[in-house]
Amino acid sequence: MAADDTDISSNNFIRNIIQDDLDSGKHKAIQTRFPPEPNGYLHIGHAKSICLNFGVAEDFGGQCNLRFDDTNPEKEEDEYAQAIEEDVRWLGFEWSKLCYASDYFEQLYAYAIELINQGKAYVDSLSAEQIREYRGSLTEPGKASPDRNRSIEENLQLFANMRAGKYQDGEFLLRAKIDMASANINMRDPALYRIKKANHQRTGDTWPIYPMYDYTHCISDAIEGITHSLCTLEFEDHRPLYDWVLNEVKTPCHPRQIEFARLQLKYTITSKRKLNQLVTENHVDGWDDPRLPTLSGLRRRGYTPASIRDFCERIGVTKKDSFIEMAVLENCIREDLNQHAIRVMGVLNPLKVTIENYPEDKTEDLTAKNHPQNPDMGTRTIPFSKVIYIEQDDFLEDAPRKFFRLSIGREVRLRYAYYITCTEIIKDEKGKVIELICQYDPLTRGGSSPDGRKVKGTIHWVSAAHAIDANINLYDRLFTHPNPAATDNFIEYINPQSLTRLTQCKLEPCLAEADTSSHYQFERTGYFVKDTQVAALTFNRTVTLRDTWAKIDKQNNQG
RNA sequence: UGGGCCGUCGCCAAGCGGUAAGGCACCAGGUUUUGAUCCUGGCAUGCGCAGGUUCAAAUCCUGCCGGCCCAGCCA
Repeated sequence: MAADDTDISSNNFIRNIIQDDLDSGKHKAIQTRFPPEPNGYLHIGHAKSICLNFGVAEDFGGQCNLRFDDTNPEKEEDEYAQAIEEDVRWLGFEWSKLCYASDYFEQLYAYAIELINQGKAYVDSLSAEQIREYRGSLTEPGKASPDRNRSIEENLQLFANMRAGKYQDGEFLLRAKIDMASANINMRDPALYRIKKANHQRTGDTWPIYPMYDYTHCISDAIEGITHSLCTLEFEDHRPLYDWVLNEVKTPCHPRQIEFARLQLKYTITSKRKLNQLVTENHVDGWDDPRLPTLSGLRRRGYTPASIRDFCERIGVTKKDSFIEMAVLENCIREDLNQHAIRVMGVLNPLKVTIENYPEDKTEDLTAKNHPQNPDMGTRTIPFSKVIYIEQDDFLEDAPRKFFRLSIGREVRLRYAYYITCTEIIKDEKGKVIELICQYDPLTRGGSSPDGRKVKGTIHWVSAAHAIDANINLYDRLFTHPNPAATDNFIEYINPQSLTRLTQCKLEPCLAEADTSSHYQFERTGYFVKDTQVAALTFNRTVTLRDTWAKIDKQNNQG
């Protein structure tokens, strides 16, 4: 029964509109587009739009284009366009057509002449400041430019001269002639073309003038036969202009613009301008810094495409301004990784443990499961010997009753190995515990005892003689403020603890062969992925495991 | 205070006149060689507020209140 397969949770008002348009016969097939400006890297907010546009096309048997909105050469770069293509593909989508607004420059120019000929556009010689003054304010109407009633012939000539490069930047402007008294400021004779003698990434120096977004976007949509033009809320006020242009000019069709709320995530930033600032001022380590919500950063952090797609589905699509909690994103990646990540052992902060009664030169190969719930993932062997490392956090000299780990006189299970009991603590001159002396029970090999005695705690470990050293990066939220973008200076709220670099972490030997596409769960500590940028063996922590003990511990310390 | 949009649980979000889905978070149990996973149960007599229409309203009407966006030759 395929009819009932549609996941109700993924329905939203846009899908409802599209379904209605299909049912009513308004459209036979649907066509969408994802239209980034190549002026920065894609982030999690774009992922929402990508999943929406491509997802809708996919689910309704339509098509989705990737279109670069490249109408402002001063801000755009090919590097960004390349990265955008890579990120969209990585997320798991393939466009039916790769388009560029700049491919339509010639048509756009022709449509502009059409507008001039109809008396619907004019060339203005007012300066930028004057235009601002003439525009009026939110509460006062604007007033007409002296050039507003220039003759069609003169407008045509001036516009031709603009194109011919006869004027300097800012000298003239092509404006739509709409309504200077409109309550909607976007309708007060908006700019259509500005003179900008800049080299364009794709068209080079062929154009000294460039069309504005409002004019370009609607026509580009129409040229591509877009049925539903999905964009974010801030463009709601632009819709009358979108429709005005398409009504005044003879385009193949008239797409419907529908706005939805952009994604906002707590404790981070999703503004290309601000992300750019973090990168250029070196507050972070490039656009792919794992602390950033960029797709390249999330990728390097170890987020999977599937988890991001799942996230985008869970948050929904509405017109309500909202802030999503990080916990939702974290839940998505945990859910994916819990199912797919290989289990291994790695000690982040090593504490040496000598097992006094274990033979000096002996090494044993013990068997460990790669995934406790999925036998298909197989097993591996891990070496065990007299000296091992355990996690510093897994030992407490004065341990509370509920602390199920090592302490003097207490017994714990070494995962897949033996039960050990701590008998002696060795400290340095400052009183810091630097080594533990333990006794093991030879009858508990593999981790269970013939007498069936209960050992509540199980801790991870790594054989000192066999361990490999690695660097590990631990990440925390990038900002200490839930909405850094709303503060006076978001830079001040960068979390000084957002990155913790650990060195000389001890990992089980199999990790020497890790590749950057494998996700691992270091048992009891979190999910990790090998870093792609650093030469030395380095793992990035994607996300921690849920930690009930940390929660209890915190409550105890507070109460 | 011109125009546009939005207000359902701590955070998201279904609902489209017939008596409040779901997810995340949280809380309480159970299983467990990861204090992980998994499982079970709990979590809005209430839908920004106040009136009205109706046998019946989160859904319709009116009026308030609160929030977001717009005065780039950016997108």
